[in-house]
Amino acid sequence: MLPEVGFMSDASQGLRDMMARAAVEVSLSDGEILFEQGDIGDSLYAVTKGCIELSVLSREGRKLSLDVLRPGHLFGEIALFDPSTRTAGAAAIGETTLLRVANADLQRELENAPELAMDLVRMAGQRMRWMSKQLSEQVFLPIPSRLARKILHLTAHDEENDPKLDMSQAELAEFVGATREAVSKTLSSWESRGYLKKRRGGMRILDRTALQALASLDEF
Amino acid sequence: MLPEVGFMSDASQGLRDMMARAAVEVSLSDGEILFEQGDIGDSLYAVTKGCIELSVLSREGRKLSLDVLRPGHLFGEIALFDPSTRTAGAAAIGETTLLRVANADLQRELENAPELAMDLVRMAGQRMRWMSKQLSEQVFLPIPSRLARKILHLTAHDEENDPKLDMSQAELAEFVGATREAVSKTLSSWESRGYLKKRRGGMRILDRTALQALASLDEF
DNA sequence: ACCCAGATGTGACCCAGTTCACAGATAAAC
DNA sequence: GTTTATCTGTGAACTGGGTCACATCTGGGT
Repeated sequence: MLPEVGFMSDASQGLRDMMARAAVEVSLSDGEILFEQGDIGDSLYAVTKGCIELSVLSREGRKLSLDVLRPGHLFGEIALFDPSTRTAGAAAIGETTLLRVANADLQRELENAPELAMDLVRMAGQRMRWMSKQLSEQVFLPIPSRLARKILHLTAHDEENDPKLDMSQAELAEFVGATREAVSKTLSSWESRGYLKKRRGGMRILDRTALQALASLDEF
Repeated sequence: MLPEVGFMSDASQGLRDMMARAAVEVSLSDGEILFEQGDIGDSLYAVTKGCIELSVLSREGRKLSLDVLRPGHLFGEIALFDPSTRTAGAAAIGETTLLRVANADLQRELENAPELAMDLVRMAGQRMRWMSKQLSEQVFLPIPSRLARKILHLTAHDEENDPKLDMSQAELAEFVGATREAVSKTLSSWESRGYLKKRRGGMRILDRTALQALASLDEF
């Protein structure tokens, strides 16, 4: 329940304080589902420990993972102002804890500090930009580029020393909207070119620059 | 500059009043570009006459049209709070006029009526939901379903009497993210089944129900 | 050690959709 | 009426990626 998690640039000090005051802590164990796509939602969350995976899915059960949120990230801003069905599902990866602020509580806070609304909208705007980028990538880029981008994105947090990604090829496939087989074949070809080293359940990135080149084959 | 355009459910009375007060009128001729993807934007717009087409495009020039906005629709809400590069381009279809409110002016209005921020965020939320729906449709649905959906969406405004769509197959293709040829072939097959009647530069919808069935072949 | 489940590698085959290449059709312009 | 530009129709060839069907590998349990 400590406010001193390193909230990223997407939250102002005021917002941080507010969270510290109004939030309730929630704990999830690995794989536990926080909410599903289509649920009615009215709360804002912040990750304090562990990871949250956001994903959308089709009726047939096919899943497209959108992002993995790490400590410091906020999510669910939209539903706060416009409580309605959630556009994505959220599930924990590993033991994770969250801060949660319900709509009603936030409304109260906002009466004292209306400028916080601006912060929230700015964040919503960023999320929106990000979402529309996902859309055009999905439409315009071929699988190898999408894969390279996702790998870079998912390893962006420990860019420097010996970056690695711990995620099975099957999971990775859900992120790029492809099959496990396609991912496997692509990774193999990259490994043979020395861009990365595969491992069971993950990989080590050896040549970030090469991946960046692949990612922007069509710098969309 | 009249406020009495039938703003849709996405704008409250207060918001409407504000627009009437703070907005400036803008006129565009057919095909004129209001802004392009990547421009820095800081204004909110409302369509009062004509149509605005929103689209994103890839470096290679491929275009994906997102929506056509008619009188009463608002757009550009995001950039208002978070002035930054626009995520889509906007161009006029036919002679069109808009109301425009710049960031700075809106900020001033909001100081007097902070509850308007809520309205704007709610609208941003709706746009966000819509966007994420587009994303999953693009990913999960095959071309025929996407095409049926777009046709229904684009003709939703005059649903009742003799619905028709005036748009070349090439344009339509940009909406569904497919080639002109694919659209042509699909439409031909539908015409032979009596769902619609093609014309140069458009079509008449004969059997909306049949299209609805096709649209939800995978009720995503 | 042994077994089993989940993670991977790889090939054969298939198919929706694209690309390419023309052949009408219409409409507006001269 | 002719011309010219823009739509439209349609087939043939190609292809990225999906589907299927296995063969391996690896790491835990017991």
